Amino acid sequence: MESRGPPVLISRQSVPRDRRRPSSPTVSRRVAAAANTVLVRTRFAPSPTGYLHIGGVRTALFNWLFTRRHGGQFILRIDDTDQQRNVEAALAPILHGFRWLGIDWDEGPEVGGPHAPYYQSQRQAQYQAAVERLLADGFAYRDYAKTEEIAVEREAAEKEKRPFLYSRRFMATSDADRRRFESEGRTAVVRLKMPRDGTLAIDDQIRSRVEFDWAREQDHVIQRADGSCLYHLANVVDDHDFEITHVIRAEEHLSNTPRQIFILESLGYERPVYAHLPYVAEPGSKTKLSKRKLDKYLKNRDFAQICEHGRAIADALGFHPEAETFNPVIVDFYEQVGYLPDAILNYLALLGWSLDDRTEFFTRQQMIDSFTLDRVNRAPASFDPKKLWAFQDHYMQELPLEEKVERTLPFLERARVVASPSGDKVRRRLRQVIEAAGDRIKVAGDILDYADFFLPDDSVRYDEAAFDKQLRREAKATERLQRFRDRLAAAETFDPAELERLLQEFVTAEGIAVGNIIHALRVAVTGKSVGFGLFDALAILGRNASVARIDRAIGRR
RNA sequence: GGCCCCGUCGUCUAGCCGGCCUAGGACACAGGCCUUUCACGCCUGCAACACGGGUUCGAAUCCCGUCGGGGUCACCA
Repeated sequence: MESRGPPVLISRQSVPRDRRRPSSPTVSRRVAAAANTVLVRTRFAPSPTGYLHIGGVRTALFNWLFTRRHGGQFILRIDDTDQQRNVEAALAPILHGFRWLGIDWDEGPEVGGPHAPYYQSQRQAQYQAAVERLLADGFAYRDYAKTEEIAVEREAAEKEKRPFLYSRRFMATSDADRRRFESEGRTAVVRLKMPRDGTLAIDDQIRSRVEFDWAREQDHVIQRADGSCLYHLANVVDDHDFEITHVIRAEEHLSNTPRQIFILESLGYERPVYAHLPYVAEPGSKTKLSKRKLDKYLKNRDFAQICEHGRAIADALGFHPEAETFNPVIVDFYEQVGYLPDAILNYLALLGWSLDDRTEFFTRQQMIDSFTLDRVNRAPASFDPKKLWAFQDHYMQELPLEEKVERTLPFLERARVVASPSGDKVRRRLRQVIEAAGDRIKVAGDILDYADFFLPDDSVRYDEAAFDKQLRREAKATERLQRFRDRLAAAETFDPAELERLLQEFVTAEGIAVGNIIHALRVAVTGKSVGFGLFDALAILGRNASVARIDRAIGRR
């Protein structure tokens, strides 16, 4: 006898596709009925892998924005049915990443909640109960087939170019069957007894109506012979237990949805609202972004540039992270290098979503207030680290001076450029440097470009190419420097305006252009050929340091 | 291969229940201005409706087909 799902499973209704996707009747009814009660509950289910992937953050962010907009609850559930060892250690960086970004969760690890536990590994009893109900109600069966026997059937079907459907030859329908199979030394897994006719329609909030033929669905295994349960079963049971109302997840789960709906409706659960997000694609491509293909991304100029910039800061910090986990695909990269969470969130929100044709900057609250599922795009969006950088640039420029001080100081300390904890003197100088540097500091770690302002005069590190060009190859350069040095040493005051006046006076007297001395002077004092205003630099260093540095540069020639 | 999803500048996108689109914005890129270098800023430029058929006075927008890209088909999650 064919077992069929409950009648609600089957729908032949045809509804014209509507690109605007007004919210489905289900949703509006819930929202209306809810009025004051909380009716939106969403979840993100990270696997404890040891790092937070940028694509995962995007998915979590959309869940979070949607939930916050509706005053609901956002839940973190841990998908650890697979790996049992070191879950806590592998989870820590993920939770840390969310905290750093300011994506908070209402229930889940570390915060608990009324539906604990939030770890799938601790919920076997619930899954077991669900399996037993499915079995008792005829929506699942014990299957004694060996893996090879299934494979043979599948290959035969493929050879004949017909869709594969398991014959259910080893399905046990009675205790007698079980005894017989077991006497042959077979063990049983539990399979879903999927419908074999009719269609299933899913009204996805992003993709409108999507239909599937039940006959294409396999009798998926939901429980292994050893009693452990598989993901789809666990997922459905947990979503129900946690009272999840909206399942907002990546597109790759769309094809898995029919079996999940079969399970949940067989169990008598109400369907959540589904919204399948387009995935985040590789830079300049439409292929799904993956942490495993770093080599490939490094061939992308922009990606490589952002990566290299981050590595340089890591170097200056004195730590040498593994390429696998230190790159723009992993969130930790941004924290280590000194990006702003707001910039990342803003960039990510616009990756697959937009409010209109011009708004690009959103505060968190604005994002929450304006986020709707119907403005989520359907095509995959490729990850563009350069654009993320542009957002970072913008947010950094908006940051008040004192906050820049707070964010950059730890970098100087970690790089041991200044003592830790540092004193007021360091903070004062840091303030001066940041003001002078202005928007040249794109990420907090960029402060290390100005480390020489905090180091002793005799340890300035020179850009040798620049030193060569400005000081060694220009014969007259050092003589001029020497003469200007003497004027500096005798200067009355040492502020930028006065210094500039002094230099103007000097070049007039020498009969040269400003350009004929200023570059050499910059290299002598800062070690580099690039940087912020030279008069600011001299003023920050003060007379003694400036003179000492010029002397040293002349001397080492 | 079956099933499902998707297809507007290099990238993110607006527009998509037809005319306001000689397709708008942003990033990137190129050139210029500013300038002691770099960065910022400002100005200018480059650049797209995948293709082919329909329907229509009129299509990026509706219909059909083709092509292309992707996802998924596990006793992984």
